[in-house]
Amino acid sequence: MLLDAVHAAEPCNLPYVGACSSGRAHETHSLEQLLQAWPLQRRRISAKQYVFRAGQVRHALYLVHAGFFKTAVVSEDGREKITGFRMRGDLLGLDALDMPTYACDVMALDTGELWELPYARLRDELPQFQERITALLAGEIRRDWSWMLALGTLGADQRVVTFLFDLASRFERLGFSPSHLQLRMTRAELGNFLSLTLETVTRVLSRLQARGLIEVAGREIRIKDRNGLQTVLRDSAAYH
Amino acid sequence: MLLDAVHAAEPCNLPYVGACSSGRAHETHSLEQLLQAWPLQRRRISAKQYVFRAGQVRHALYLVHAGFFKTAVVSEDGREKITGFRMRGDLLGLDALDMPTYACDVMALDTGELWELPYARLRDELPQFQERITALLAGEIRRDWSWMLALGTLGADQRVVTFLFDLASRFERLGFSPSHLQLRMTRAELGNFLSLTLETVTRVLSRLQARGLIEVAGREIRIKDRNGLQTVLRDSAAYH
DNA sequence: CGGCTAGTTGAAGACTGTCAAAGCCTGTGG
DNA sequence: CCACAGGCTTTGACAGTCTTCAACTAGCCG
Repeated sequence: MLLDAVHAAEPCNLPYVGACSSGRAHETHSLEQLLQAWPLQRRRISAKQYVFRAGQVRHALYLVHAGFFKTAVVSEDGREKITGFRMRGDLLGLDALDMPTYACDVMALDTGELWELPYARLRDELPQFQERITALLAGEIRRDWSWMLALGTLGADQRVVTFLFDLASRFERLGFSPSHLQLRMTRAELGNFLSLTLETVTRVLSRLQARGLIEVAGREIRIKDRNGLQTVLRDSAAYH
Repeated sequence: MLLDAVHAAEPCNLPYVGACSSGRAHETHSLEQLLQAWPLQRRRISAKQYVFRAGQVRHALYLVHAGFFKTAVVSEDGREKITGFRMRGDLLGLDALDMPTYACDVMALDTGELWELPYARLRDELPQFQERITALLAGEIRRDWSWMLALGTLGADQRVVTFLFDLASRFERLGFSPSHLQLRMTRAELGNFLSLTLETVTRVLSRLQARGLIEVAGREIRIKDRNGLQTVLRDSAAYH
């Protein structure tokens, strides 16, 4: 059913699709197009299952076709850090391209479907594939840096708002409403990603709701005042 | 003169060189070897000069041959975040391989020399080059994730210690003493990278010195008790 | 010498983390 | 069908770490 939500594109697609001029949307569409001729192994996966874990031998590269995933790294002493949330069009396992084993854990947050990419063959037989991979890698680096900037220089409220905007824009690219967000992760996971505690995340959301900027109902969040949220970012953007 | 410090390899090289079994040292040596046959454009640069800045059209990929650099991203509203410190063997500009313009600022922290790599030609004519680039990109992602983990889950003291260990290991790979560190960045830059204020960095260093774990003299730091520092990491490693 | 940058140290305060309790929702089993 | 267990979320009170603000020192160069 959660999967249905992904496929059941909303009628209000047009304005958002038109707005996706830059970035990954185009690239990944091309990627999916490129792969249409290939008979790819598909893998269905359900919530809370691991796609793979750090240290396992690397079998394949996965293209997310449906569902919502989290990637995480874990230290020797058990500290965990979620490095990102992945959705349709994202590639899983890229970070370990040069290694014999995976470098991170990937867990499905709801039911999903993955396409298994035969990296070696695609690289050798599809000329555009290699540069697409390079672009995806470079893009991941820039995105990581962008988050490092946010987490290192913004306060709790601004981190959460930044996250909401980011999620909204990604949803928009996929053809969903950017103002009606259906979160797939727990407060704890969100907090982990933003380097906050789950309580702080909850408090921020409550605070934003109290100001009339958003509407919170569990994992369902509606953005009511986009400009107001922008203000939150500008306002006390200081730190350091 | 600062450059001299880089070239004047210490006599105590042997044990450290022998220890560099894993990771980048091998790769980058290969990279330098690969490039020996090529007539590369060299570019000398002095302290506080920018190699390039975000937004400038991308001319080349640079291989650091000597010197110490910082890479940083800046937000629209002026917040800056240092994403890493680069030294011999590191590549500059990789993160913008798929873009027409650079994505970050790179500033020299002392006198240095860069080798300008003609990416397109190397990619087409040198078969091993492409996969080396891929490996470097993937490695950067893993390193970023590793720092995101550290910054998100460690306290101030542990972040500084982690940084010292990281720096020591990088020095070691280049054939320098891993216990006698010559910092090239200010406390403010170090703090920025670690998401701390410069005062906190200073305080941590003073604290570690008071415990007899290190010896601080401005930017010269000597590691006196490696095990003691390890203990700092384990001790109150908790957060979240 | 004076101005500048970089580093150190102290005191006070803010933001976020910690601990605790209670409410909510879902799925399960009697 | 209802009760209950367990995971997730919310809210409050309090404590702690780190930041902020400020003053002072040290080294460097015109």
